[in-house]
Amino acid sequence: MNTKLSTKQITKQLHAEIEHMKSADNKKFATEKEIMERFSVSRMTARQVLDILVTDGLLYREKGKGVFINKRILQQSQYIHSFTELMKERGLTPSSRVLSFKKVVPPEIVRLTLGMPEETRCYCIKRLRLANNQPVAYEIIYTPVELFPNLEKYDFENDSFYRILEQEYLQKFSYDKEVVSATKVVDEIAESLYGKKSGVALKVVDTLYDIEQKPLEYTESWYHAERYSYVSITQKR
Amino acid sequence: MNTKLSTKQITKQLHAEIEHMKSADNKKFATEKEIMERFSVSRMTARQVLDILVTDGLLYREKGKGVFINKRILQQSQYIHSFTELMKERGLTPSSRVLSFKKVVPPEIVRLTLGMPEETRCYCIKRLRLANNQPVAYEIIYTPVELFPNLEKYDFENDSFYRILEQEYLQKFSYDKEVVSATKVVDEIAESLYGKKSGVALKVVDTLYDIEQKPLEYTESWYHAERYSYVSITQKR
DNA sequence: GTATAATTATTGTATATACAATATCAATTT
DNA sequence: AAATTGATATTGTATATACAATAATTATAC
Repeated sequence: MNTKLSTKQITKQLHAEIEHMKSADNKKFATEKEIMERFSVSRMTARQVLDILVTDGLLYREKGKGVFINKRILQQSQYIHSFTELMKERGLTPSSRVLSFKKVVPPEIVRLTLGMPEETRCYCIKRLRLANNQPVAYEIIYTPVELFPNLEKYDFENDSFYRILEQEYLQKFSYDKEVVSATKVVDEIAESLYGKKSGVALKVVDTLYDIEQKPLEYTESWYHAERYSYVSITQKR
Repeated sequence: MNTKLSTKQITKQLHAEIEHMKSADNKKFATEKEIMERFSVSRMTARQVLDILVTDGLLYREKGKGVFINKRILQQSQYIHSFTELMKERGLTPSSRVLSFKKVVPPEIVRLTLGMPEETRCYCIKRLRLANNQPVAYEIIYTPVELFPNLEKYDFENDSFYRILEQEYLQKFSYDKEVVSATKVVDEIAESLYGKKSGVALKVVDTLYDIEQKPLEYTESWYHAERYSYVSITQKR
């Protein structure tokens, strides 16, 4: 079989190839012509593939010169916001402990953010997240029962919440908003993270939206100040 | 004169139009055909314009339907990382106080991050950043003297560091990496932010790179925990 | 009236072509 | 030897065309 590859397939393949070229920092990657010939596609298709890889931050173009690898950026994938994948990327073994799993009437800030009518209920999942068996984050997920019915049948100890939404409920995402701040923690959270009555944590409030800008979930996380830092890479067009 | 607009000019114009359509949340924006006819361009050019606006998060496409406005995302521009602009966006009046401006041999972490040879010097600028005259951040900028000679002639009280690099030194940026964590602060920093001997702050370490991935500057900032939070919006393709 | 089919509008993907702008290198001229 | 010119490679911009995939609307059949 010699079925021709689609733009997406070519992009995926080249993406993987770049990821594996670990020591190829700032090296010339390819020319549009090479991509055209290698995959037997037109120049516009080759350009489209390269454009995606440029937008993703893997490559950069220089007029009259060629397309080059943006190696440093690979140290941190830009699109990962799942705890599991982040920890793996940092070479740690992630795990989770479900502290509680309930249906509740949410706090007002959550209800308003998620655009829920009064008195409607949402799932409230509390998890302790660990890396190499050390506590790294205390997390509370809120998501409307109506949106994801029967969520209780999934295993939140060993599964990713994002994966469940994406693959089990076929939910598509559009964007993700995170608000990061420094706070004091007490009681249960301080106890879980530090084993004492109070401490300082990095708080991340995450809201995930679908393609029609409807909020899907609201998650509050408190990260261990010494064991976690939040990394963000912004492309400057 | 009826000179035809370029892709960039059309994009800029539509960008401004979308920004001004404040209450147009989730409304249909345009079809490719309309853009073609309105600006007398080919479909591919119209698509390219819309693609940029989609990548910027202002619009989203739906196959068979059209192109729609992504309104909520406008509440927070994604590409702004300048303190001045961020504060303005939040409706506050920003100002700065230069605490010191020296040439120094940098700490090792800075030297290594900036790829500087041993014993070479860099500028070290300490600023207190305020919003409505209240201290919001204590900031230390490090940048090699070699890269931006005569930096001392600029006014860091009333001018933006980014603007100076961009417009005075014609420096182009590629990307920006920020590492955010929660820390305790003492001495001068605690005193400047909270007026007391110790406190908790949101620490942001920023590294800016040029198009060849060369690091240009290293900035450490400690933000007032109650007066600032870091917001990040990530598009999920 | 309701279900089915056809039509139309719209975005998605792909090809072919042309010329402009920039960078590099070789050939030519001074 | 140095400067200029020209050729070549490469990305940037723009047009024209074709057909596929999806969504909404309209027309038709029952």
